[in-house]
Amino acid sequence: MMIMQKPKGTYDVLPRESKKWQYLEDVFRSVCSYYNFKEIRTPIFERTEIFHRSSGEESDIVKKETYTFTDRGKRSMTLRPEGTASTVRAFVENKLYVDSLPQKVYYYGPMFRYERPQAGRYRQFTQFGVEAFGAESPLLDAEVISMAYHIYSILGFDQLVVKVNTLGDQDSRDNYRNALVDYLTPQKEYLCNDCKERIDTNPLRVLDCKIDSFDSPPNMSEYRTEKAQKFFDGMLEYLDALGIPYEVDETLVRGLDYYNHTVFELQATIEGFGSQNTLCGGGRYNGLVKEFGGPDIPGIGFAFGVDRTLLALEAAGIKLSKPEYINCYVATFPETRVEGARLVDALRLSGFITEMSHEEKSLKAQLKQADKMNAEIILILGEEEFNNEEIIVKHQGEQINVKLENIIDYLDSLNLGEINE
RNA sequence: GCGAUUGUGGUGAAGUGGUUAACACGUCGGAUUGUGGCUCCGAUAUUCGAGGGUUCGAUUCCCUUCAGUCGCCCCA
Repeated sequence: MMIMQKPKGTYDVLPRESKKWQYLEDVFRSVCSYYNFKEIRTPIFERTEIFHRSSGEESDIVKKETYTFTDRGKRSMTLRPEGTASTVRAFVENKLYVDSLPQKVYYYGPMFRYERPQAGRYRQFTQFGVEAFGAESPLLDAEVISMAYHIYSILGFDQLVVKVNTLGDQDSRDNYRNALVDYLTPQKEYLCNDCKERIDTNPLRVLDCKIDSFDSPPNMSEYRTEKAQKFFDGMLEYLDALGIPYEVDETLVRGLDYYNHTVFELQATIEGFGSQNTLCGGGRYNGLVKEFGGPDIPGIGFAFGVDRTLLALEAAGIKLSKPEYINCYVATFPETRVEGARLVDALRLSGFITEMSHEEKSLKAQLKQADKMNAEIILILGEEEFNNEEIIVKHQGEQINVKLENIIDYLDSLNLGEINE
């Protein structure tokens, strides 16, 4: 086996593509600043219980997808599979709730899930996410959805659909859960083994089962409390007002236990795009902060798949990165290499992206290299010119001699870089 | 966890049970002394993912393994 290879399901972001990542990250950060979300950075691993408690012992993430290890102090640690649990933990631990609410934060970084890799799914992947604590208002739900939606608008991507649903409040869920258990119990013996367990642990997920199917399971919306319905309707009203196109999808339930009320996903609708088309998913998690030992403060957030978004943008033919280029290439001769190195350094400190050859080559080879690098201007430091304290400047096919002492001012006057921005 | 499929140089790829593994791109160098593109010339795989087996002989056949890709499940 070849040892020098990356772990399964990971990827390298190579120099030729890192600009795209930086650009996306810039868009996230600027949108966050408009919506007044502040960054929070938490560890990429936590005590295992943090994730088990929040996501639910029976969730797929906890049951088969976590990267869990025992550290040297015999503590069970887990690489974070998602961002909300760590954020809530930090929110509670640092008592951020004593400040005025709502508190709005965002995070950006790697997440880890042990899965079979495929298009748009990796074991280490990157998420950008936001969490807003402390306002139980449908306006906040709409604001968060709008935020996710607008990121795509800014990127110029419109081949997506916003799906929304509500799981209702605790009473709605309890009502529905009871109805579901009553419905399922009589037919328990016909269910698959997983579902037999799920009736006790998490009956909602029985409906998700792809093995068992049901004729007429209870309808979630009938068990929704009036209050929960009103909250959902209010949220939709705001979405309408904000001009966010959406579809209500009653089957949208999502995999984590902590959600209630609003849940939503943004899905890519590009034809032929892989099956991993959920670009962004989120929802409300009232009660989670309390469960982590904080006050009973509501929360809502979303997680945004950065790698998937990059794939979607590529599939849609949207170009994020501009061609690579440099401002100046300094060509030298053996006699002027030392002076050339000093000049290169001076140009760099003046803000010009500058290169020279690191080994002695013919002038022709240096000019070719300058072309490869898309140099905007080429400076040739010839021996004769140097003796006259001058340098040759080639710019857009023209060539003139400039006094060395004036070179920075001259380059400033050319406004280099502007055509590339 | 299950299923399908693939694995030849930096990249895209052709190929065959048996002397030197096409071709294209890329990269580098050169085409008379210090001028870029194009063109032309030259250099770029002791080796066909790894390990084992069959065979006189395997990159080509078989097994195992690793990795990639795609799908199921689930999700970002």
